[in-house]
Amino acid sequence: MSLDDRKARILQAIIDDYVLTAIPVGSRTISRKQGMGLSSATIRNEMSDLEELGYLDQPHTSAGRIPSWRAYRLYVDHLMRVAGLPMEDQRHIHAMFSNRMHQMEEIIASAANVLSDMTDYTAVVLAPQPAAPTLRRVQFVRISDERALMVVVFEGGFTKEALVSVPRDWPDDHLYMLSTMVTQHIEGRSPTQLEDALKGLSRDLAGHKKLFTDLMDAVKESVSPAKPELALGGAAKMLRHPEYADVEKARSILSALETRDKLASVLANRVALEFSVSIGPEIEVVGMEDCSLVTVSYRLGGEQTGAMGVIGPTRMHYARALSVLEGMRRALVQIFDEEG
Amino acid sequence: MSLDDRKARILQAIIDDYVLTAIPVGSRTISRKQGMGLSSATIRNEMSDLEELGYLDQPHTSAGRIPSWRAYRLYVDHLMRVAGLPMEDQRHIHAMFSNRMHQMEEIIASAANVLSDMTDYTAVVLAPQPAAPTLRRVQFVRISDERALMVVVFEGGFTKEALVSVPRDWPDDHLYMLSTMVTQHIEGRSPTQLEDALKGLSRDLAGHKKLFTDLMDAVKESVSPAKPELALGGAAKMLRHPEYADVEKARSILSALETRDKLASVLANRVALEFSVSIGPEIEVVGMEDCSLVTVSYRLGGEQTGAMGVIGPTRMHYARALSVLEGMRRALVQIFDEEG
DNA sequence: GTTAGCACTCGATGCCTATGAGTGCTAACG
DNA sequence: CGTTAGCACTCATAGGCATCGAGTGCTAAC
Repeated sequence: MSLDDRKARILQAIIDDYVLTAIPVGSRTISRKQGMGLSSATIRNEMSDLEELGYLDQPHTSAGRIPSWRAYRLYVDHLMRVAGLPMEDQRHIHAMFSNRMHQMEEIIASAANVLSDMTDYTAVVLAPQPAAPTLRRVQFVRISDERALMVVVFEGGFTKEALVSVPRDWPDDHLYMLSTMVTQHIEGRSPTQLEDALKGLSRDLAGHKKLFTDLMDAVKESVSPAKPELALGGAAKMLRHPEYADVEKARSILSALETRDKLASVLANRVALEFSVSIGPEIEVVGMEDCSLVTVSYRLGGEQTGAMGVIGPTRMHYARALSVLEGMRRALVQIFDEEG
Repeated sequence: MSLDDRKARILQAIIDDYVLTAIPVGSRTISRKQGMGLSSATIRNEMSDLEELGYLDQPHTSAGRIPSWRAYRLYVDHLMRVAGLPMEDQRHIHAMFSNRMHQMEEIIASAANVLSDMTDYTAVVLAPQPAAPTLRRVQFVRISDERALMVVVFEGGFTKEALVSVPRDWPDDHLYMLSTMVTQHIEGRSPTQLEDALKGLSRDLAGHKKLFTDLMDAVKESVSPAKPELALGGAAKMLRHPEYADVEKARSILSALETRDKLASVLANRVALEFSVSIGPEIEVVGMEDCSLVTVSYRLGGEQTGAMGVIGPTRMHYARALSVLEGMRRALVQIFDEEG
């Protein structure tokens, strides 16, 4: 016995219904559907087959059937039609971003909120992580008598910062020269080549051991990948879905959402995939076994790649989630191109 | 009829019990308490009085009594004894901060988590906001052919940044001179005096209208108060308390916690108070009417003040919350003094 | 002023039954 | 042979009802 066309159509109908209502679907419900043209008895037989094939589960004998995670998997892989995002929704996204935003932090927080609003699910956005950047320059900005902000500029124009101690008696011009000197040594290097570059600097700064080691630490630190920025939107929306009516379940999921690091790494794993759908047990986060995660990745300026996703019950409206995510991807790239 | 000593003792006992159990307290429960020495009938009479005075509520006739928010108010104002934080807990706080943290963001996130762990309530920490800062200098760091990062340094050593467009053909030295020039104009001014300062600059930059207006915007922008940084810890812990067993209630509170801006402004209002306790309706946030918020403010380096707090049900362990918050205040100041 | 005693209240708990949505199976049908 | 009508069966759910017991208010005695 295999999944013929009719079985697929019935399965589709069951999924459609269950996604909407969250209550087990009976054979009569399906047979009465427009365009089905089969009696409930026939549907029952087919449903029985679908259950044997592992696509349906039965909570108890006299209830209807609910789709198993395998069914959703089949659905997203073969049955689903992802429509383009309606013009109206696209406008909606852009409207949300209307006032120019400056910090990446603000942008991703906003994106997460918009995603959540439009899908009614919880949304996560991982800020773009630069890929193996090249160093461009270093510049010091004195912020007090003995401390300076070290700004490290990478290819592509993004920056990182660190604080360093500088000699009290150095005039500002001296600091500027130091900037130039350090820049000369590191320019064009990748972080991996940093050790060599700094050796050269060591000679030039022979008279200032302390300053040199300080610098060294700061540069290295700034070059190491930063803690990934993650924005979460609409976490409380999780509680809207009847599957989490049980407070215990809800708590375990919300707790899981709170461990930013774990969540960030899950998203980071999806950065390489243009889009991905992880259903139930496929998400490797404890406490989220009966959720689904739909993600898309995005690439800004050809350099920095990030990912964003939507988290909901396995009974998720996958097609909608994907089209909203796709719309947001476009919007993000566009905003970046405008501003950058 | 007024609140005599015995009534107060009974009220205290009721509060103590209810805080622990979250179930209405009966007269027998109190009368059996160690050191009470009164029969349940007497307690009943007193409880009846306390109810009339507005300190107790009765969910229904045959249930026990629960403290009203007025009772908690009385409790924190007059009955409560705040113990110093046990040595062990203080060590606990410090242990959490063991590895040096660099960004304010990291520190406050960590603080929120520790607070939440130690109190079992939800915690919020507002990053310190500088008070009416004086401008110290401006420096430009070129990040690409036509753009530069403008670093604005304020008295006290904290900084803000903005992106500006700069003429393609200017060499770096030129940018450095520009830094010096702008710095000369704004040094020592407060943000309110900025308009005048920039007028002077306008003359010096007569040949570069575009650059000047750009700069003007950027400086103004950077001087306006930034979006306050807020860290939230243990939001899911809210669901542990039986008062939020109802998912609807839980959702409304978690949604309220998600509106960062509102929460930030509530905390900002508490910055001026060394500590504050807002009970139930006293919190001015929709959706949090039956929560309580306990806050303390903190001051780093005599300049920047922030606030942090703990959010729980009105049936909160106020004394514990206050002592943990107090301990955290000390720890924060100490960490800052060490590092800064 | 305190307390024992007692009738009373009322939510919680548990049990029973009726209900009805839904199933699987069988036999008849085209 | 696939489809369908019919039917007995299952079982979660909801409502009705009696019971229980924690807790109260009141009164009378100490």
